[in-house]
Amino acid sequence: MRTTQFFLATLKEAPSDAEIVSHKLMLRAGLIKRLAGGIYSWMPLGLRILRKVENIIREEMDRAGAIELLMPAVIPAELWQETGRWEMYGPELLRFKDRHQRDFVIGPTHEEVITDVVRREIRSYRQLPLHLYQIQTKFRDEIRPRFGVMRGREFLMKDGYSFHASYADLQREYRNMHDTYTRIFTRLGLSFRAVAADTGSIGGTGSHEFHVLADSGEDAIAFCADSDYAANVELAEGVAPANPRNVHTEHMKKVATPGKTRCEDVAALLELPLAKTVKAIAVMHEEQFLLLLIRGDHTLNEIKASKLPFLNPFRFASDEEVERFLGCRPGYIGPVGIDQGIPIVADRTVAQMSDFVCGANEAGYHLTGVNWSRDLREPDHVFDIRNVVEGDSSPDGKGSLSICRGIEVGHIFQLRTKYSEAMKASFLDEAGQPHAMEMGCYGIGVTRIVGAAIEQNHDERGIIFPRAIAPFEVAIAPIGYGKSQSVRDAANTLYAELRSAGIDVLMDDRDERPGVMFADLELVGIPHRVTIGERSLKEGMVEYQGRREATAAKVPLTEICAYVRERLRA
RNA sequence: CGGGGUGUAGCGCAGCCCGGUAGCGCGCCUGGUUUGGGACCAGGAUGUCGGAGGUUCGAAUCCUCUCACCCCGACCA
Repeated sequence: MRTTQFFLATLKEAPSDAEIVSHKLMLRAGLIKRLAGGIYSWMPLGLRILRKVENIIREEMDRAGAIELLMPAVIPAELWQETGRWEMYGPELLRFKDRHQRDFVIGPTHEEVITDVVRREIRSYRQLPLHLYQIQTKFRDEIRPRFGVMRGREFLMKDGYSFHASYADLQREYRNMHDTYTRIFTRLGLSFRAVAADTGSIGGTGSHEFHVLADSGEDAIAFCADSDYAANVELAEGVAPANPRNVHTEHMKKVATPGKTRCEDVAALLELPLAKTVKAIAVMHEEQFLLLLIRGDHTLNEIKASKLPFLNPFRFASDEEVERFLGCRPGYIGPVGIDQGIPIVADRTVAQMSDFVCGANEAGYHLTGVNWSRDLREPDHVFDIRNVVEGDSSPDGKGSLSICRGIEVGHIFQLRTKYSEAMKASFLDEAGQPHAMEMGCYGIGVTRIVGAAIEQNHDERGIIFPRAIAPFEVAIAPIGYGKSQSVRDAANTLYAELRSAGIDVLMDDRDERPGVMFADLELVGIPHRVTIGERSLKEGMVEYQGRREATAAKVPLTEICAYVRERLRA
């Protein structure tokens, strides 16, 4: 491709609403243009990247035995009513009516449609297993679309669904997809990690997320350096401290802590470690008021708490409710001396604490030297309700946890028979008996991968694409293209050679000043560049510059084609 | 949905407090000089000042409504 025949739309300054580096760079490089919140056009250069990602996914899915199809983006409401998701889904589901006042949705996911397809086609165990997938535009009306393409409302997704005659076969395919995803993200050239994930209400034995590792990621991942344990922090288990509760050494004492409503402030005032404090979080489950206890330096994991039957669902108590049930305004509440009718739910860590600090249920006062049994009743419930932190023991008992951040780009899970039962997708076994099909579901955020790849691969000059998804693999930058016959000849010859070798090459024939060409070619992330100028050409040399390399290499013109091909192989 | 903020040229912004008929940088167009890291000189084009209404002799500026976008609201007892 020649630049003059293509469409480059680079910007020196990024629009001010871009927050993270990948969003800024995608805008500056002219990969995408925003049309509305979370809705973007993919410009020609960006589309080339998207297509490359898509093709790698397609190749690997096909290789793994899945079969591509394409389902409609617009789905009649009846299918969603059949599974109950029409009611379950909130405003995130974009609903509309057609001219006959029939309800439709724009598909945020396609379990219903695929299950409908399969139940009409599949009768016998002999037709199973079957894995169908599509690469298609989805729409989710996110509360807060942001970060450009990372959390968009309209986005491209690969979603695959597998159907099986037995759970064992579903597990087999699940492992197959785990391997396939690993191959896909490896081929994409990304640094990633598969982590155990929350299965949500769906259940089943397994769910894994694939995360591209990046500091700007929205998810926190807990992993163990000494084993292969890795889990989303939402899920990672906070194990009970190995040491038993210490013997108490202090008497309970009421201390004045005026204006100190946060554990941090109280600890600072009393000159105690934050880990000696306990924060009480007042919540409501229906009409029941409860107190959750978390160590001062820990944070509540709302997902874990929500899963407890006596808390599902819960909300934070209002200030008025706190006053009503504890007779004290928020900031100084604690578990000591409270009514028997208010259940105390302690985190495992808190249950092991001794001589701790908590609110005195009296404005302006806290209690120190508090101990279970002696000063207050033992907690009514002890559960893991906090987020794990760096240094916690790994749940598999093999060392300690580290925390890093990631961008979720893939998710696989075992749906089992949730949809097949709701939608009566059944097959006949060898004995002629009907069974609901076992289902698996496997998604990859195609659009998001582009953002994630940039988030992971950039420098102050712009994007550095991994070769597999670079819009062009090599750029030719001829200096004085319009003026110098020798430069033009050398550039045209190299361009033709690289093209005939099947390499994706961009020739910058704009006759721009070198600085402009270099800046653009670097910004858009082309991994290899050959600079051809009259000066070095006189000595029969051209220059090769790797996007990640600090210095350029002089290479004889006669060898440059072979040289580039060699670098591409590396 | 609450709290805050911003909408002025393709992009980044000033002007608004204190009303007087719109400006800067980049980009764009023309001509010339340049040509190995975002050139220089000269000339030029581009705005319903987000929209509607109001106040006023006069509104980008003041008032009301509205729309769009951004940020915060997820550790707080």
